[in-house]
Amino acid sequence: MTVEFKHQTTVTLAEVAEAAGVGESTVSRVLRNHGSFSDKTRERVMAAVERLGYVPNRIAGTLASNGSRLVAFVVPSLSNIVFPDVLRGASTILEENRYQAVFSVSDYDPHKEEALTAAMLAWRPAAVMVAGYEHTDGTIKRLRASGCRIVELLDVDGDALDMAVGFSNRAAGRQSAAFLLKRGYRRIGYVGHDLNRDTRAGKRFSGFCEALAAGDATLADREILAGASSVENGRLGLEQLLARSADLDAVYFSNDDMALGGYFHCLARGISIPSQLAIFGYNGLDIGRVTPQPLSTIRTPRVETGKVAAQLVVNNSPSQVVDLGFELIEGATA
Amino acid sequence: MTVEFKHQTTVTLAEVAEAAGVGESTVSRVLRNHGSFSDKTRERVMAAVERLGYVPNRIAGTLASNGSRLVAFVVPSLSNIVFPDVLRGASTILEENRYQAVFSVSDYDPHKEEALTAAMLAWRPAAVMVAGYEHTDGTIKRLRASGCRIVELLDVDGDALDMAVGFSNRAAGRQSAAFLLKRGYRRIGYVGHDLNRDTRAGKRFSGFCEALAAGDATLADREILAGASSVENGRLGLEQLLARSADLDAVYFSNDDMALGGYFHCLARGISIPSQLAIFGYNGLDIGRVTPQPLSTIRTPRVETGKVAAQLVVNNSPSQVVDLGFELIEGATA
DNA sequence: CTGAAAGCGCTAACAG
DNA sequence: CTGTTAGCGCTTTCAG
Repeated sequence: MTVEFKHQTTVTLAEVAEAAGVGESTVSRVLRNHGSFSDKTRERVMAAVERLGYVPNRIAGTLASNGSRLVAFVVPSLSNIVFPDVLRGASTILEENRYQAVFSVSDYDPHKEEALTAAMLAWRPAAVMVAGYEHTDGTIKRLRASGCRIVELLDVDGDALDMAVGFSNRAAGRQSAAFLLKRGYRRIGYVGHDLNRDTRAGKRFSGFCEALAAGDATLADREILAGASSVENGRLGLEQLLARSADLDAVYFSNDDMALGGYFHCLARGISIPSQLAIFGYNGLDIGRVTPQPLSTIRTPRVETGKVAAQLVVNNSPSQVVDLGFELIEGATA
Repeated sequence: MTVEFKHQTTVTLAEVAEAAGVGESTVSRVLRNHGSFSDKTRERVMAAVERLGYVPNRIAGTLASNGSRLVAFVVPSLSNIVFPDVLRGASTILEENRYQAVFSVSDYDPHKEEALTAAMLAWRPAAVMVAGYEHTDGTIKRLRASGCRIVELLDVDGDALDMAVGFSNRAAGRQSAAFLLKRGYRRIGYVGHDLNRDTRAGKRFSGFCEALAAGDATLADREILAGASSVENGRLGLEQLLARSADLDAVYFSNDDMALGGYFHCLARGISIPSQLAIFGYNGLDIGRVTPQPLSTIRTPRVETGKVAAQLVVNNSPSQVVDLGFELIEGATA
């Protein structure tokens, strides 16, 4: 099939106006259902729109009205289900309100985040959604200067630039440690991924250590893997950790992907869970509920975070921090 | 913290021009690095840009130049990692080329896809990316009329509207059946999710049955679950299937999420794999490589699909279909 | 209830 | 190499 792809002449509002025998502003009013016009006018306009196959140009509309309905997301990763969940939640709300979601991926790199944020701002979005509170000065400066709404997602441990929606990672870490201590575990290890980049995982880890200390315990050993979290790294990490510290009775993982890897390692090696080794994760992924033993973890409201964040933007709400909390899932692996 | 959020006065290109003591078009040329200008002019412009904190307005630029760098994605789902993988692949290429990705989620609903596509078109994107070939007449009509590039993703079994990037789902289904037959399985069942909505899964299934027939075999039984694919549905589906047909020696799943559920069911029930029951999936998710027994499946190039699709758009390539193929992973579950 | 006219901020000829 | 001048397609006063 060969098709011509030079920009084909598109129908404009002016042509609709002419075809309907009314003024341009009338067409505009009818289409946006704003201002007043007679039923008869309305019908004539809609007929012309239909007949000509008119598609309004939102680029032009945005420029003229100086108010965009684009919402920009700069997410650190799309490699696990966490941010897709947030996007999915947000998109349901945005779509209902004729907003459009725009995104880019920073790979957990703060400088890339700055560059992408700057690029996003050129589209004059109504709001920019970013992950967490840790940003370069440049990102913060640009965001502030832009005058658009800012929502920081999935964290509430810090000072919001404008709005924030999420939960406390530090508290999640603390609660995880408290749970393990209550269960009687004492030789506790940690398997995590790059904490400098994923600062929320870092906060969970420090909350975890904090609560251990409060319970007169300390972390027995830890294994930090370079790079992103993954099931594979979790499995590898646990293997390496146990090679050094065979006597651990529980391991806290930086998230469920990592924890599943650890779980698989135990299954493969015949390490019985939780009697020989307990496993605890973070996120509450669906898959963790269906493993032979449900994963002990903390469930986070990711889809809800997206929804609430989007709703705040749509409503043009005042600056605020919304703590959605989380839920500890006892599971069967700890 | 209280901040004012009324639209703050933004710096415009005209102000930069004035501050730099040059004409507007000169600033425009320098900023886009297009056309000619002296080094001295360039420096003065950049200094003014820096001093005023100028952020170009791409909305205005797009309107003036009649050529947008928005790329629209209408994806059926963000609930598993498949489409996030595609988006991630595409976004790397798009970001390198100053394009912006825009998305919405159709929930595998063709009518929602039509509505979302129509809404997208109002932003005058350079291209629209949709999943597969099955669309309503309305979607096709609008897409065609828009004159923008169209890329159909993750399938090559059909006639492309313009461009398509993916692989043959039908061939994947056939190859899966051939593999199971070659391995000697004969009492083969199927566990799948809603095939009317996920037409690519439907094509795999029909390819699978086709190859069974070619090998003088037939499907022994099937269990189709309503709703989306999930690990939970996979586990449930296998349980129900085995309740009816305990004598199956292999089960083909609609994708890896479903297959993992089946795998977990077997682990939980002490059904030994693959001697008692073989399991075969589709997608080649990373997690399937790390389970105690690696999952037998077909690996699809999802990230690559996104990259190639984006590159075709960036290059404004002629209409074409790119078949990226797939790879059968023998694994250890079949 | 409706139309005319003035932009929104930028790019793209077109002269110089 | 650079400035001037028209728009891009729409929204928004402001009169009628």
